[in-house]
Amino acid sequence: MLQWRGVFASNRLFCRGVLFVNLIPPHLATLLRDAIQRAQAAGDLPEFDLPESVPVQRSGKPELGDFASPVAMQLAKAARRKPLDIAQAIARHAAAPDYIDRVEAAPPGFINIRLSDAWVLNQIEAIIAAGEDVFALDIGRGKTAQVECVSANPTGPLTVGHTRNGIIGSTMANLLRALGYDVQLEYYFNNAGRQMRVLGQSLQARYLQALGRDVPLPEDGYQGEYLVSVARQLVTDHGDALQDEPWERFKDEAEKAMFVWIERSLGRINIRFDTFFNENSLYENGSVWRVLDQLEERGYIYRAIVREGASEEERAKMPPDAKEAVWFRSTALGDEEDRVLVKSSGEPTYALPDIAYHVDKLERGFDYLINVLGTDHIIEAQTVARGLQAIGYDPTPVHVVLYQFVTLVEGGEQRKMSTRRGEFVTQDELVDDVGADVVRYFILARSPNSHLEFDLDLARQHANENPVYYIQNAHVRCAGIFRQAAERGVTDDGADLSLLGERERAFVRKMLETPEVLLQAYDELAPHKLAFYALELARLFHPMYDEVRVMHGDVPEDVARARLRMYRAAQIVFRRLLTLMGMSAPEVM
RNA sequence: GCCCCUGUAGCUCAGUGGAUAGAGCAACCGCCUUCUAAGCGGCAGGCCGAGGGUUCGAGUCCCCCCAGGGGCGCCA
Repeated sequence: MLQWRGVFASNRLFCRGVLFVNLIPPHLATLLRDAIQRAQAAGDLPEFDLPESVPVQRSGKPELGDFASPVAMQLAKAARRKPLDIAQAIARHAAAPDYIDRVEAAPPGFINIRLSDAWVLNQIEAIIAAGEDVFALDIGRGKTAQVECVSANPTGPLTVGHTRNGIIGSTMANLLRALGYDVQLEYYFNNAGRQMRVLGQSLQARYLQALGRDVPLPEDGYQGEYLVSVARQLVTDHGDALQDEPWERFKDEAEKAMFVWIERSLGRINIRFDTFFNENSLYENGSVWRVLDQLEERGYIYRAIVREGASEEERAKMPPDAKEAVWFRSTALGDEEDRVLVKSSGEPTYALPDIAYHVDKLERGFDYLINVLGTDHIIEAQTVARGLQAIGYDPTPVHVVLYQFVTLVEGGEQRKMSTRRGEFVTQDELVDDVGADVVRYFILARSPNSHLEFDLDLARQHANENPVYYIQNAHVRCAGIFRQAAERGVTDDGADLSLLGERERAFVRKMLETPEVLLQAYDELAPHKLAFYALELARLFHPMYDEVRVMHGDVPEDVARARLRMYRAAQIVFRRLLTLMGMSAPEVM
């Protein structure tokens, strides 16, 4: 369970007498803790050590209360009393601030807490007052965070695998901003390796082909059509002037073209990067070699043909003329085997610049770092963490979100993807097919841990029967009400919120869960919680909309005013959630 | 062989060790003189992969099987 204690001292429920929307559970945890102490002081509970933190959760039975705590059941052993008795003692001694209606015990030992109706209704005003930043928390105030994601090398168009990466990363970035962090979204890339050389040579071949020359693609070249179109553009722009240029020139052109594509594709699904970080800069400023030196000074480096402790079998596999590689003694930090940092060719593996890159991130002073990686990079992530540790950096600010692979299914068959062979489903195709919002929601609404099977046929077919529209329609319907209201001159000025009924109250209570959802999504690196919560909220909205009309013959004017006020808050919250998810909040559909 | 992830409604998936396991889609029965029906109401649908254990309490934690995906490079 999420630990509420102590973390949110600065989050307030009241501010200058005005009610304030914020995280409620930490306040309740404190309240119950105080109640336990008071009960002990009064002799209603025996002496025992107070629990580290008092658990408070949303109630599984809303009719019994908004929140519940199972703390009494956990204390039963230490207190040597029946859970229900303990719960009753705690409830009896609980303070009753005015945002709480009642605290009561229920079998088998729950303590149920119900928020006061008046306070809940007043949150409507607080939401409206907060506006588009509603439910912003201050956990990250004054702190900086960085999210690194996508980080695909510019060798081809983005595929749906990259899309999942970007959606997870950008949503986490949005979340961090809502929590008060100053956030930077960064894209890390490599434009120097073998891949890029092959890319340059492939484009060169395509260019010469476009000039009518019979030139083959290089061995292992990039076969995708996309380079043909880049080549065509080069002919349009430069004619045959580039025919004697070296492949490096073509590499530059290819890279430029790929980044234009990549940025445009990402922009279509609302991902905009603040910074692009070139791996090569880590070589240019020497930091790669500095990391190696530091590791060596601390005794984490050795040079050998095979790793220490290698079996005879592994030794035998090495060719007789094999040269030494540089090894990172990561086993000293719990790894299963040592890792190569510099190949026998003298070229570093990816691990080394990756460590240097993370050193750079930490040196830039970020308080909180997120790195979004496919699960195939798990070893890499661990090696980086151990590398940082080895040279004296604390890796705890670095958080890695590992997501399982995306497989695409079309016509009942899996489509295997390869950038090299030019076989892939690009993000653009997907967005063309089903739209940016559907892509974002469909991918976001899955735990990163779940293997994502994207059935293209299903996505196309059900493009209209989608939770996306259900959620967006809630916003649209609010907008519609206000269009009508403006026409008829109905306003929500001076609304008396106490005129709102049970449905509306239940809906407002649900809206007030938002800060908890944001915090949980952040704490667990689980952006999909946002997607599910938005759907839950919409599930409450639509039935209400159906029943709770604003402008209808038999609705008294003062009731209409109150309802309108509530819908104003609802619209703000739906817009907030959609924006956090990187989706649009349309006025009409 | 070793490691990681997954297994929950017909399908796609949620589910903080807490109360009677939930959504969407699909299916079935109804509802448009209404702030747009991309909606609402109703009806179904489950040995939470199997088995053991820990616990006052297990879909959730542990062990062991079974099935699917991924990883175990001097690839990136």
